[in-house]
Amino acid sequence: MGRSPCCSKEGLNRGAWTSTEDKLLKDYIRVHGEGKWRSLPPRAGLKRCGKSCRLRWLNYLRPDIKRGNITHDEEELIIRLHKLLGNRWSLIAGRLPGRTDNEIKNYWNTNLAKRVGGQSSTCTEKQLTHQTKRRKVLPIKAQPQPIPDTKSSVVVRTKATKCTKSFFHLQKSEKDSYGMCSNNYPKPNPRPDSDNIMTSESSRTSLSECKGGLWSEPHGMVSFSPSREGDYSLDHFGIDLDVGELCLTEFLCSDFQRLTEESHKNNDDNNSSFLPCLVNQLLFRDDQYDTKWIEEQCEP
DNA sequence: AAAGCAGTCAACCGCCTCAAT
DNA sequence: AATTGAGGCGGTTGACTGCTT
Repeated sequence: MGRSPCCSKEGLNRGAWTSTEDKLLKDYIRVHGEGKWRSLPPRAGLKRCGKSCRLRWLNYLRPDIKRGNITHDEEELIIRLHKLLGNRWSLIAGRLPGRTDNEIKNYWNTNLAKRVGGQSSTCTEKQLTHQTKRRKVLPIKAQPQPIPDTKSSVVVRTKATKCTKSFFHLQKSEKDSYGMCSNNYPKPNPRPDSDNIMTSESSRTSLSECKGGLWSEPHGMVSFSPSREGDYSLDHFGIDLDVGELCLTEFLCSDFQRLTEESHKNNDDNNSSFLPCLVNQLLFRDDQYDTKWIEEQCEP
């Protein structure tokens, strides 16, 4: 049992769009704007399903669509974001201006999924068999780079409305870890012994002792502040994401550029934008921070 | 030259979410 | 609180193109 079709399919055109149809759609949206997709086709004189019109506009006709090959930088970003978000193509596309979710999804399935190997849940068994059979030398501009161990990475399902806690693992020295913080931060305390490494169940109880606070600031940013000196020296630390209305999706969709600038400006020991800086590093900078999402707790 | 294979990507399908009623 | 419908999303399909044999 599914929902009834969004519109009657009788008498509607299907398949590839013609230039005439494209023009009709563009002209209509230019005058009336986007939205009201279901009522758009008859108004625009199109014999198409409203959903089809929406898709055509979003994936092809929008003026801000970026054409051309995915660049190496974009590819790197897609890989990072996919590691973090999974098959949340629209979210990934949201971080790549001018690219559509459909385009990124296609690019992933035709290029990147092969390299990542079995990570993509998009591929069905049939598809994987198909792809394996059809595989030949990769037409990659740059040499395929080894993808970080993804089995140890847990995809963040941002669909969850309330993501309460996430655990990071920093494979960094104390010095480097300290370096990620605000310049004025005090030197971290000695690294705790391995018994303090927080993993799985036991870590939850110790969270409150070693984490700082994460909160949404008035300007919509998110900040992390250590609750005490030396917290950054932990190999693992947890971040409490249970911050009221704020959810991880909002955080990931926030303005990372601003966040980074803010964290650089901030010289206050008690109020560093540490977490945005960290996430920015994870998503946009380099590979030096090999971070795992060890665990997340999401309320259903 | 032609047939078959491999790869790409636009478009469709069906389910989900959420706001309006 | 329950229902409905529009919009949105991810998975999948199939037409098309280019390459290989």
